[in-house]
Amino acid sequence: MALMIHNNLTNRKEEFVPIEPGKVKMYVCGVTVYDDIHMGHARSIIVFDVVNRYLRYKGYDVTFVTNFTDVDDKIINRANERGVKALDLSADYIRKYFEDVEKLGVRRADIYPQASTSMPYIIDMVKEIVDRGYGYAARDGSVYFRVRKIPDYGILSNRSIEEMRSSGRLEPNEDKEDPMDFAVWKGVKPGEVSWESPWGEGRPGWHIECSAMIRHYLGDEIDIHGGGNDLIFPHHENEILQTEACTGTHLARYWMHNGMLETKGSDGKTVKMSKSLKNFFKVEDVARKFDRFTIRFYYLNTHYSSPLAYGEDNMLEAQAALKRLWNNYRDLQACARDGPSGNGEEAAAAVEGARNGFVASMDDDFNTRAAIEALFDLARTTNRMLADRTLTAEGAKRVLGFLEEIDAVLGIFPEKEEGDGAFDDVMGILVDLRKELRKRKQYDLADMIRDRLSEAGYIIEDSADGAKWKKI
RNA sequence: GUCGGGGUAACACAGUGGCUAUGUGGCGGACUGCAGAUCCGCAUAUGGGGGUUCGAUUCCCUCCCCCGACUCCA
Repeated sequence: MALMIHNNLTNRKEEFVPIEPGKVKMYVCGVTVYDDIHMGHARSIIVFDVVNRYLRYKGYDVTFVTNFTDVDDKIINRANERGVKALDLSADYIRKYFEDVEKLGVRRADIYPQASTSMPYIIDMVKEIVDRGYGYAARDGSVYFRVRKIPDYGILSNRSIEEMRSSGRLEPNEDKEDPMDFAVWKGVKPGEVSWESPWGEGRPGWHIECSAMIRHYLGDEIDIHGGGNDLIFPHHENEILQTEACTGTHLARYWMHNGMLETKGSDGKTVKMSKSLKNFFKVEDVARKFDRFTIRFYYLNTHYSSPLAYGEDNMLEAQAALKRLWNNYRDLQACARDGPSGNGEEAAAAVEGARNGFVASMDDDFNTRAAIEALFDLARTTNRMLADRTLTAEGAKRVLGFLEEIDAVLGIFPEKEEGDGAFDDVMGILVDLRKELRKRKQYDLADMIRDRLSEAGYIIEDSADGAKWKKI
């Protein structure tokens, strides 16, 4: 099956064909590290984590790069407010980022470049832009990009220069040849971190770091470039210009953008979650209430490109839905341990159907929502088999094997635990003991054992033909 | 204003030119000493108006509403 990706460059769903067969170079815009990450960032991080994981599931050799913007106005301002060095502040938030991302069950990217440590590549690229006539130095030591020199301007966001001029939002700037031009290098101002450059002391413009890092770490042209859809303009548009000025390529073959996370305001309307509106939920706070599996499930239960309104009710609903999958998972584990023996063939069709559903959905522009539906179908089917007692231990193992296989992509099932034969034997004795007590109608004792085990983290579920136990 | 994305049952959220998804919640059954889990069944839907079609929720046009981008932003 072919993987299809909705490419924002063409606004069409296209078959994914990597530049180099079997290999994928992917870059996703990371965060500006001047504060803790919030649930909106978490969405982007988890979405592209799953893209990364699915590409690997498909057998691609993926190089995944995501950056930290650690040189920026907001960082400098906040550092000055707090009386600390800008790079110390950003270093703290980078450390915090990894702590938070840990709570989201995210697989690490291969490389996490930072603007501050990529300065040689950035300066080289600015130099090349100037040398090729696409950039010019202004009196204040800044370097601006000649937007009009690249006819492709607007290719990603479907804008024309004329439209933008007529929007009337451009402020004239005497240093610029054209008000549309943007800074690739900013001359230093008092109280700012800066680096030496051919244009004097200064620091990079916002867009240049991504172009430079991509070029240095991944090459002139990459397969997938991702980020939030709020970055399409101007950030990604300008990245394209900068790279095109140097290499003549479009920078990336496929552009993917996740939808914004929103919250419901007091007026009932939804609004984008953002730091400036102060309507965000920090990852660390949400992670105190909900585990990584629930948070991931919540995001993956919607297509990545759709807008999504966050609310605690929605998280609770995700928790309830995921519990259904987990109950089934635990029951399968119990069956794999204590179920009847056989060859496991009875589970083959269900597993095959689920795998086909999963792969077909994920191949269709990473439709995790539809993929999850395949999992619910599988759960219903296997629950029925468990109730019928037609599922054997071997069959249950097959299903579990499949779930572990696809969980390498989704990351929504609990970590696999090593079985302990001796412990299982002891639990078996307790289950038998309760069976005998129940037969003698000594329910108070039977219930006491059940309650105590429950307190200890083990659930016993009685049914007509015996009991089963599982860890919570 | 320009560009992009949406409007689906109580809620959340998918897919599809005819077979009507999935989950949460609700209702009714089954199972059951109780608890829990599970199974079976039921109900409620495709923003408004046109058009194409034998047939549209799905395609086209138009209108309305919502969100985002155009300023830092995942």
